[in-house]
Amino acid sequence: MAAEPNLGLLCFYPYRALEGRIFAALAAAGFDDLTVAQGRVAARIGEHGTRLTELAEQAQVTKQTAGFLVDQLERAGYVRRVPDPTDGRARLVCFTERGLAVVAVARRVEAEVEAEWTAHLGEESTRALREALTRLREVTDPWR
Amino acid sequence: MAAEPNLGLLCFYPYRALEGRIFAALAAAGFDDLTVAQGRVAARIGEHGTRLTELAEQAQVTKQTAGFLVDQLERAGYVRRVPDPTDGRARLVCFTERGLAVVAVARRVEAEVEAEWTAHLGEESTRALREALTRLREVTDPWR
DNA sequence: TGACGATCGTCAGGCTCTCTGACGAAAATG
DNA sequence: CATTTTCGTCAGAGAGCCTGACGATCGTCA
Repeated sequence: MAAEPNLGLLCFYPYRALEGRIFAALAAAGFDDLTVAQGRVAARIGEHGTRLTELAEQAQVTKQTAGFLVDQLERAGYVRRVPDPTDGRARLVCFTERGLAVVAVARRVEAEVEAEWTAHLGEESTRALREALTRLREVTDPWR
Repeated sequence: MAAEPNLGLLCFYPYRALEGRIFAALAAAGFDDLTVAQGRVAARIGEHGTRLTELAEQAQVTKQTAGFLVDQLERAGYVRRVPDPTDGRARLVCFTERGLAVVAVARRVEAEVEAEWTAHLGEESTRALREALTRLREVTDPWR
């Protein structure tokens, strides 16, 4: 519903471009069974594992949906669920070796793309962009 | 697949926030039968109507998906299809009165949100943000 | 003018994603 | 302990999106 680009829509293009680049690279690296929905949940998994409920909240989907996607990731060997030592009800979703390999590829592409963007915008402008977006996150991201 | 926020992910938060605000406002205004997928297609409709194929390309979905969503929008009275006077094969998807009312609400919310963001970031930083994002679009948006 | 490939849009079928609702198990509360 | 909250799952349904195939129309070139 927009003809003239507003700030929100302008934000959308880089995000979509990065996501596209990451999934293209993953497919090229042989990880061609990953879907975008799975990736958005997997992207929230922390170093020491993350609870399903937390993944659902951060990805803004229901627990059921997050559980469904984690099931798929688990079946494909990217993550596993381990009991949470601090809470008998909960389990922590952790990356497997294969999952960490995916993360490594994604990180590499992120760095590549950022380098390209920096080359296009210039160092100073990129720094300002990152700073503005980081501050904007304070009022647009309910999670941290 | 990211722990430390990269530029692409940082772009995602404002976009998601704006989209959420717009749909909340639309629902509050009585337009509660619109879905996000419909909105993403409708957002690409130009002043004088736009072809289905073009909507599909810009929203990055298949023609079939775009046609399915336009069917829904048409049934709900938001758009209509008129013959393209310059091409007998094509039809132009145009907003109806009801559709234009939705656009008006969306525009108002966009302005509100941008004002809030400007208040948070400051005039100068916002201007720099918009300029950087606009230039970034040159390398991240295949469409214009 | 007529034949050919390209483009516009649709139909059919199936898979993925996401939701609402309800539920047992374990933890926190008091 | 009894109650309430939180964690995760099961079941069912619907929306979204895709691939493949198709008829109709356009543009081009012989």
